[in-house]
Amino acid sequence: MIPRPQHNEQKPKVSDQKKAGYHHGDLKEALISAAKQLIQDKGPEGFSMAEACRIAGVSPAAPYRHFADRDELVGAVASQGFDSLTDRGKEERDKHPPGSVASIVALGQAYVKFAADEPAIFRLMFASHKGEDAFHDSVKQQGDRCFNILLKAVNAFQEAKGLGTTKTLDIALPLWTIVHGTACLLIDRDFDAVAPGTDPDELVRIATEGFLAGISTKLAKV
Amino acid sequence: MIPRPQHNEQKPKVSDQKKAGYHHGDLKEALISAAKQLIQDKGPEGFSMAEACRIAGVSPAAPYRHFADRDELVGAVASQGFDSLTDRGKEERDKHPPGSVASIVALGQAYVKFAADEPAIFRLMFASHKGEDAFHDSVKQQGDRCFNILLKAVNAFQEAKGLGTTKTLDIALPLWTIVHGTACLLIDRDFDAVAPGTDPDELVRIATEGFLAGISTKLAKV
DNA sequence: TACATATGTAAACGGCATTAACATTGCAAC
DNA sequence: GTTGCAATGTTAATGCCGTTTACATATGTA
Repeated sequence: MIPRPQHNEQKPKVSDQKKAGYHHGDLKEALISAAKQLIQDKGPEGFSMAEACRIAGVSPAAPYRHFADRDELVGAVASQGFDSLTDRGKEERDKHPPGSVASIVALGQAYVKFAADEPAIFRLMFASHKGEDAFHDSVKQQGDRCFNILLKAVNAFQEAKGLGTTKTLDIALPLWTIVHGTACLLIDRDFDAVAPGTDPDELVRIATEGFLAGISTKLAKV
Repeated sequence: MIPRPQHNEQKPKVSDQKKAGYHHGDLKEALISAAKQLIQDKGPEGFSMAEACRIAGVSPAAPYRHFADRDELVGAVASQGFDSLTDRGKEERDKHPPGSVASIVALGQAYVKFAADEPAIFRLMFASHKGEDAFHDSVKQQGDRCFNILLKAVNAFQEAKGLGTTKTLDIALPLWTIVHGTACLLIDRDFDAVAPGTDPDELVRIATEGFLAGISTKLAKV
């Protein structure tokens, strides 16, 4: 009935992990792409399976050949989000010397900038509180791997400053809360309402440098 | 305990939830109460208008005499949440001398504890990104008023330590990001996965004291 | 060619938010 | 008290949604 928009004919992109599809071309990726766009436009709640199907030019039952349910499709978008966040973080970090405060600040700023650029995707990535679902666990693990980047940076910082490396978590965890809190407040509340003209990058820098200075003093004393 | 007394002036004294006739005694409060319970049990998304009606013993169309739509009912729950958060913060703050670091730490710990106790409600309070809706704006204003408590505490701290009061926001905002980030990570991620045995109170204390120490040093130098 | 499998469709189910038309109640003016 | 109106409920309907079941078709391979 509905003529299918076959972008099957031209496939300039390299297929990711799966070989090309049978009927549609690559419905799985098409659905993820549609879902991503919808979520970006209308928020995680505004997205609907049915609308993604319409965009992909496919019947409402088709997605269930590729995803168990709505959550799994949304999870796939979240997963790609973590990939993107990880890449961005590494890229910014590498612009500064290892072990430097600047590299840690850059990591945090990249984190916050990602949230500002893709607020809906960012919300998604941290909105998986289902727990029992295996897929969500895999997304969470991705998040944990992301945190490891910060852990390593902090470790390098401690070695560079001669602060020892036993309490790395006591430094990294507060730093994570700082940038995560900044990111969340930036997209959920409006900083301008309470602090007009706040620059998120500056906020991250002040908070990060402030905390690292405090910790360094304390560790050096003992 | 019960906010928004605006429309309640000429109500008969119906303290109990009674549904003894065609007209429900206080359906508005009953619906808010049902919504709150459902949200606490099943999360903000698990809540449905229809189920709240079932609990209140009322037809699915009844809520629309009291709320414009689902969002407005959910907003009422969020509003009560901010009242509760504000109360908790003041209560903990007052256990410590004004201007002390301990009072600021206590404020943050109350914030995080509220999130841990009522994760679904807390998510709700910071999930209103609709913007154009007037009701959500009122909820946001409540949040801003909540922030003022922290502002005052920081101001007192600055005066007590002789740090001047011009850059209060530069201190209060990072502190907010610390506790908000801690709260969000605590309920959305699992700290144990990345840092087993983390005590949220300790995390808040370390981060807050660390940051305040760093800022104090910096401000004292200049 | 024939078949198993992967992938798609159509139709149906129940649930949801919301609205429109109608019913009942309570209050206030007469 | 009676009457009328506003507030507050109900029933029924609309149109979405997610998901499942049964069926249809394309594809790679034997």
